[in-house]
Amino acid sequence: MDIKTTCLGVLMLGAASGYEIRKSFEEGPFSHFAEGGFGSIYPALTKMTQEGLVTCTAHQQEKRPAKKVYQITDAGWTHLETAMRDKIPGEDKIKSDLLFMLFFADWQSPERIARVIDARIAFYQQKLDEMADCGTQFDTISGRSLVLGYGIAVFQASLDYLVANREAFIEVAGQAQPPLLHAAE
Amino acid sequence: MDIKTTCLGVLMLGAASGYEIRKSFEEGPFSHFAEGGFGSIYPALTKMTQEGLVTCTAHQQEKRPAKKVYQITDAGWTHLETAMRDKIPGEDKIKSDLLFMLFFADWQSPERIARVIDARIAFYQQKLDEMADCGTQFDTISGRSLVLGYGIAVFQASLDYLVANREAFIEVAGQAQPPLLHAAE
DNA sequence: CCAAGTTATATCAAACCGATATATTTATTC
DNA sequence: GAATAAATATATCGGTTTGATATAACTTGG
Repeated sequence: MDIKTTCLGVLMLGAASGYEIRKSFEEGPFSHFAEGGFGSIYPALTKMTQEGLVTCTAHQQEKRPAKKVYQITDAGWTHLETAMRDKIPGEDKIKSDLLFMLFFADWQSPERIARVIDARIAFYQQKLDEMADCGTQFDTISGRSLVLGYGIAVFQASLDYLVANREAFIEVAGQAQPPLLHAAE
Repeated sequence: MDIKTTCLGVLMLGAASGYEIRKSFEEGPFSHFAEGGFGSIYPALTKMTQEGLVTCTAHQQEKRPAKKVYQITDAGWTHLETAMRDKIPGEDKIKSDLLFMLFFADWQSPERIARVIDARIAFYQQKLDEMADCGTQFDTISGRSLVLGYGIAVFQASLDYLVANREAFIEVAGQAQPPLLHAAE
């Protein structure tokens, strides 16, 4: 799913500016399964306007730069529908600097391991609170509410694992010396 | 964590070829938290050889192209250590075409929803089997074994949620018509 | 004995990311 | 009440990454 299609998905919930689309990826209803920064969103919106997948209306504001509000068109909906149909979606793509770091916990200091785990525990607790709040707005079950539930389930599992294994991670930390590469081989 | 650093991490487990590094990302011990294709791995290895972060030994084979085996150097280890130290790691980056699609389940056919969910359930079951096997090789607890456990916990939560909500997803499917955009606004 | 899959490296255009620049309003702190 | 920080808002650009493609020989199963 490329950035264009992802933006169209956000616009299905209502007209929005580039800035608002970005927020959807960072803290909104798409935040636990989509990514995208300004550097990809703005060019995508410009190109889609040219292609007729969205329309752009400039809302003049007194002294701020004009807010450009984008709205999905019928052609945009067709594009979105085509992208979602037929093909079985591929594996989720996950990049985790935390897990990469914890993989090598043995070579790091217990203090550092404790710090990064505690930070992540706090993050998940806050995120889960926000998501629970967000869930109260649904009175009927929908794809949207079920996908939110999925995110909550996965984040909760991550949080639980970190809480349950915090001590174990700290215990393995510092147990290995920085490797003597030539000796090891 | 850029592709260079990620490759160095793989090489910490032992010397490997570009092809083997790729396999680590696709099915090996890094597969649930790292990504990278040939198009990024080969250039990264070439550049790191020039920079002295890895050494390259060509293992001549009779009629195949020479297998280039890369080994991390002391400078490489220093680079890896520096990248992992100090900074609190940022949020995990997750891109899920499945969740994007399920978000709009209401507009899709129940048959399609059933098909994609069943495919993902089968995928997680197989992956979890493999990971459980992989776990038996650890006789002591380490960063590596704990990170594997993390992956298992998260994948299990995903699987459980899909199994528990398969019927709910299918029920919401087809309940909405393709939106009449102009009428809606 | 043939098709399909695995091992193995390599390139390239297109897409994407992260950092940076700019400018005003709103909120918070001293 | 002034100063500082944070939020709103668009935009660009260099560097990195992705995904597709090419090549070639060996291995495995039917």
